[in-house]
Amino acid sequence: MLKITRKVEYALIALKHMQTKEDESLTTAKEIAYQYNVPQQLLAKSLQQMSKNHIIEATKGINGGYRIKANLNGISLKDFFEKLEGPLGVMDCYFDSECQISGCNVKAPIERINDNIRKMLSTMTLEEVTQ
Amino acid sequence: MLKITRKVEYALIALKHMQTKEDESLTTAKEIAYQYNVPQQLLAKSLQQMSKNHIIEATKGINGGYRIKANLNGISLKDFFEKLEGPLGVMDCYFDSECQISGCNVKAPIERINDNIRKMLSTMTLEEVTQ
DNA sequence: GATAAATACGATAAAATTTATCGTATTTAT
DNA sequence: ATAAATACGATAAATTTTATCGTATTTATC
Ligand code: FES
Ligand code: FES
Repeated sequence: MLKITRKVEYALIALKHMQTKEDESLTTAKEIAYQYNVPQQLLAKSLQQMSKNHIIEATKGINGGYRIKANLNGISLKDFFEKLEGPLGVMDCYFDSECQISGCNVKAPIERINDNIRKMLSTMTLEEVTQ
Repeated sequence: MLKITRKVEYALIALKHMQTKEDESLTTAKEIAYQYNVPQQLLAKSLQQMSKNHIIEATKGINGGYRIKANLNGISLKDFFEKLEGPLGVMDCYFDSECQISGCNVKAPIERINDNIRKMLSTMTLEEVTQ
């Protein structure tokens, strides 16, 4: 319950790793995978998704790699999570579909919990987490 | 990611349902299961766990059932979740074991996220959710 | 131009977790 | 005794998460 996925953790590890390097240098998926002993292909997917979302930028080709592109202070943790995993809901009822439970009497309360979690995650920035 | 389980939702549904009834009356698992079309045996386990934790009290035997026992205002959502699901951590590294990722560089940041989620859930009470 | 090393990405397999069911024991009012 | 309820361990089914596979594309270097 309330778990952060590996996909997100791998992304955070990569960001934090890149932040400790000089601005100009590129980092490869292989390098990170080796250093933290993490599955490279899976890590690569987190990197690709961050690239798609302009958090980092990718350089292809033989001397390629990734570097941080965005201002991490401008990205809330809520936005970051949603970029990687889609809309953030503690119950799937809101985005995906309607309630599966007929006449569910706790939809509103659960929505309130959800709002509070989202609100909290909106106050934390990526920079704050990776700094 | 960050999902509330059925086990917890069934518990909330049951609490909310019982709150709308007169104080003295008992509610059976069957009654709730039927009304919300929810698997009775599974719901029963949520009820049993709440009973163990003195949130509700159970009466056995042919005219048995459950009724609310605790003051729901005195129970935070954090405590409630932990009574049902054990220690609340967005990553299993803290309670279960050590980090599986060698030299994980985001343990402290993730712990910070975790603290904030727990802090937030400490400010919400069960009463607030079921009222 | 061939090669090597990197990103990109869809498809699939494996593992883990969540959800549900089964079977049986116990309690208690009638 | 019986019926209707809680209690609970064991197991099965379903779903989700995690990991791997295979292939395509890009690009610096020789
Ligand atoms: S089934 Fe949608 S909130 Fe309960
Ligand atoms: S593996 Fe424990 S926080 Fe990263």
